[in-house]
Amino acid sequence: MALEHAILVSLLEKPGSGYELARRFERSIGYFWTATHQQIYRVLKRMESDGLLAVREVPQQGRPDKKEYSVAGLGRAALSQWLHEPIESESVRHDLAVKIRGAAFDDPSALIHEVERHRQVHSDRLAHYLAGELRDFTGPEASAPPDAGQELQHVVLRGGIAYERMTIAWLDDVLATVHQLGASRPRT
Amino acid sequence: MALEHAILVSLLEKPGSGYELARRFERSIGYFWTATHQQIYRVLKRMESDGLLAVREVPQQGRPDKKEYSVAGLGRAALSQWLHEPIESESVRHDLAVKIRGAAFDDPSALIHEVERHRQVHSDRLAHYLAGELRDFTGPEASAPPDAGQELQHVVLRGGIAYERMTIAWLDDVLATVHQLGASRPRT
DNA sequence: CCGGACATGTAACAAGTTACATGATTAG
DNA sequence: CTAATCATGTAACTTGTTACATGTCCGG
Repeated sequence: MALEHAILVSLLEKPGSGYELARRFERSIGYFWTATHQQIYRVLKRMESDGLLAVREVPQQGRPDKKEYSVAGLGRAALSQWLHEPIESESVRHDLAVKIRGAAFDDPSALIHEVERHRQVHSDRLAHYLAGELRDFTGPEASAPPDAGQELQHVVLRGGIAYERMTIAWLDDVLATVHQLGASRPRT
Repeated sequence: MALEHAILVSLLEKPGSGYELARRFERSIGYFWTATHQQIYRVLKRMESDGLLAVREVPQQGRPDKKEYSVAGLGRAALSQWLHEPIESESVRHDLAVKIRGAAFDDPSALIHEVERHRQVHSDRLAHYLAGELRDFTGPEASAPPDAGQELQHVVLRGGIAYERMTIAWLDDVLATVHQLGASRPRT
C-alpha cells in the first residue's frame, strides 16, 4: 500500500495532523497521489497502532486540539525498505481516453466541451506549478550547496510541469481531430 | 464506475468473452485502464444481470466453451449518458514520484536502478505504440474517407506516444539530477 | 507427461468513496 | 446569524487485489 508511504514521506518532510495531511493531499503530494481525509484518518490510526508513527496531542487556543503525527523509527525503516524494493505498475486510469474512444459510438462533437474543460484544468495546474517553481526553486540556489531534498522535490515538480504541457498539447490534438471529423463528416 | 464504461467501449468495438476482454486489458485498452480477469468476470456478470449486456454461449471445438458478450440497448444508452456528463479527476497514483521524494530521507543513489528499470519499461512501451501506429494508422488513410472510430483511436494512441516520450525525457532528467547529487555530495 | 494457452470462476481481504455527524472559532 | 476554516471521526458501500480452484487441449 503506497498511501502509507506517501504519508511517511509527507510527515518526514514535515510532521502534522490528519487535517494538515489532508490539505497537503489537495496540493503538493496530491499532484501525484490522491487521498481524502476519511482515508487519511483511518490509515493514520492504523499506522500509529502499528508503531510506524508517533502522536503528540497539541492543545491550541481558539482552535480544536490537534494530533500531531511524526514518523517513528519503525516508520522510517518501513519507508527505507519500500524504497529499496522495486515497484511496478502506476496503474493507469484515463477516463478521458475511454470517453474519446467511446465517442465513436455516439456523438463525437459532444466531446468538444468536455475536452476544453479538461484543457482549462490542466492549463491552470500548469500555471500553478510554474508559480510554485518560481517561488521555491529559484534564487539562492546557485550559491547555496545543493540540498538533496530540494533537488528531488524540484525534479518531481518538473515532471508535473512536463506532464501538464504534454497533456495540453495532446488535448489540442484531440480538439483538432474532432473538429476535422465534424468538418469532413457533418453529422445527420 | 468507469470499468463498466471501458468494457462497454471495448465490446462495442468488438464483442468477446471475459477472457478476451482480460487480454485486451493487457493491451490496447489496458494502456489507459487496467483490470484483472477476476474483476472483469465479476463486473460482466453484474452488467449482464442489469441488462446492459447480452450473452451468447459459444461452443467451441478443442477449447472450452465461451460466453460471448455484446452490448445491449440499455448498455449503449448507459454509455451515451456517461459520455454526455462531465467527468473529473483521473485520480493520479505515481508511486515513483513518491519514491523520489522519499529518497531524500534515505539513499538517493538507490533510485538509479529503479529509475533505469522504469525507463526501459516506458521505452519498450513507446516502441510498441509506434509499431502499432505504423501497422494500424498508415497507408490507405489518405484515399479512404476518415472513419471517426479510426481517427479517435489514433488520437488516443498519439496521446500514449506523447506520454511515453515525455516520461522517458523526465526519467532522464531524474537520473541526471540524482547523478549530480551524488557527484557534488558523495555519501558518507 | 509437462507447461502453456484457453476459459471461468470463488473467497477473503485491502483500499477507496460517499454520506453523515459533531463542535469550536472567526470574519463578515 | 451565517458561512468558512479548523479539526476529527463513524458507517455503509463499492472497487480493486491476491490467492486459490478447476478443467481442456496442444505442442514438445
